[in-house]
Amino acid sequence: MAKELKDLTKRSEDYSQWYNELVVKAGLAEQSAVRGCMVIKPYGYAIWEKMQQQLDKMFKETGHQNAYFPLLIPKSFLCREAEHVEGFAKECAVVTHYRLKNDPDGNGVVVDPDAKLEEELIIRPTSETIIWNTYKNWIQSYRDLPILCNQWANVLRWEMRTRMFLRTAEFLWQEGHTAHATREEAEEEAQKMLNVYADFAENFMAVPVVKGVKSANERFAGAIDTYTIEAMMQDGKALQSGTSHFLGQNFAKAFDVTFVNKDNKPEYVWASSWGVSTRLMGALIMTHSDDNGLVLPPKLAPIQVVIVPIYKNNEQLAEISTHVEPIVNQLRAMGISVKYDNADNRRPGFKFADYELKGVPVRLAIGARDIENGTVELVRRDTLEKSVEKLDGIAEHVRDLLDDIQANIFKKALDRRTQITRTVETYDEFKTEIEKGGFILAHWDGTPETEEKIKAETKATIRCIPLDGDTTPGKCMVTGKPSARRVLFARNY
RNA sequence: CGGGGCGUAGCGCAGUCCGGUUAGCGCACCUGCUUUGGGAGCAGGGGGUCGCGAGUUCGAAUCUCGCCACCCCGACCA
Repeated sequence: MAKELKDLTKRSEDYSQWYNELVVKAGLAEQSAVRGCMVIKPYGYAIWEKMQQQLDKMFKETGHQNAYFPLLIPKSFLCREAEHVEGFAKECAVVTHYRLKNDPDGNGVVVDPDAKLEEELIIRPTSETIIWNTYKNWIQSYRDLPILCNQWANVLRWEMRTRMFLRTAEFLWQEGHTAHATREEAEEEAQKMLNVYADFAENFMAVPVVKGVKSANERFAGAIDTYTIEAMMQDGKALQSGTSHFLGQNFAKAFDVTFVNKDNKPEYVWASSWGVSTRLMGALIMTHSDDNGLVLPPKLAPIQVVIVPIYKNNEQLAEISTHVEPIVNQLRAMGISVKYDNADNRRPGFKFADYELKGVPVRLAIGARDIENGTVELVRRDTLEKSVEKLDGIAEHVRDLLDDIQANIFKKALDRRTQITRTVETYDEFKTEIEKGGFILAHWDGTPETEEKIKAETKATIRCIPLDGDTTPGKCMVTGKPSARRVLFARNY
């Protein structure tokens, strides 16, 4: 299986087919019968669960609580915030009826025309509207603030073109929605959550990201500021991996959410919202995978260590198992997830290839030869290096190796990104360089018109105005007008 | 919605140009034996409205017309 994946990483025109194939063969997901939707299979979901658990922990540590709001949103809610309508109203699924009936002509069931809803319901594309409609009832005084809620949910956006994990019609995500008494506090919240996302991406997913602010063109519909983390995939395209929005008082005004401040004066509430989705799975796959399949960061791998016994008969297997058992126990005591794969319907070679395809960070193989020598064969997934280790102390060695792999794949991804991030001075240079993929830092005059022109001519967009890095002013590469600092361009998913 | 491609067994494909045995191959599946340190070998076996519908013909997977589905590239977007 992995054999067929070989070499495709180098051919960018085939990258998306290679990606699809990997997602299916590694058992992460598959296309569903419903157009644009995806079935997340148990192995894929196990990785998503690891992500969820870690993110949830980080949200709780920053003072947030989970809640749940309805899937269906009255159509009128979406009309309240003008820009929000512009951004989301078009591509939504609409519920118009509430009953089916048997077809009078005997062709199964049909929609009962008598069961038409007075007001249509929208399947949420995002929950700002229904949540702000709810917050209105929760907030009277500054004492009710802040509200720091997060929701784990599914949302639906009727996308024209979909790709598994990167853009599906229905996707899983979390959306945080916070309400604050002051502008400063809401802005701080948006930035705090951006930092949580960046921390998660880099330290758990081992995916390096650029933190920044979106330009007006790329901003979330209804936001004052959209903060983003941008990652770079192996084919040279950027992936927006998480966003955090400072919403100002836009939604409070749209849903008339006010509070009475300490001076007994009414004020509109300040807001933030932030989310990451199953798209992160796509980022994980497209950042680390190689010709043999997935490479998972140890911190998110559902199986961190797999042990494969090599035996000729049941007696040998039993003998090997007595040596494996203490290792399994030691590793588990260290909080490491281990699978001892003693299934005898697959041969060792098959298992080796299969666990590589699935990205299991460390593999141990033990046979009669090892028992005799007191050794074990160890292979690390990131480099595929094979070594023979002493059985004695193997658990400690594996524990340290997992940390090493986590650090190594991050470094590898960071080095690759550094290598394909260039600085250009002229627009001609930009046009040449953008064809090669990767990030490009260039000066821009700050106008939507110039950004539109660049997008139309090169398919590249401003991924973000970075929060860190070089802040030297200069001149726009297109118009020559003053530029406050270089901004980050790329073609993107 | 534009441009390209594809539809034959669970999956991947050949056969179609130039109509003609019982529609074939690989993987997977079932049975048995031998195997097991990098995707096992041999033997036997099961599985098909050839996307759908018309038409041409003695005869259609193959030719003609219509329809449908899916995939890729754009427009849209996390």
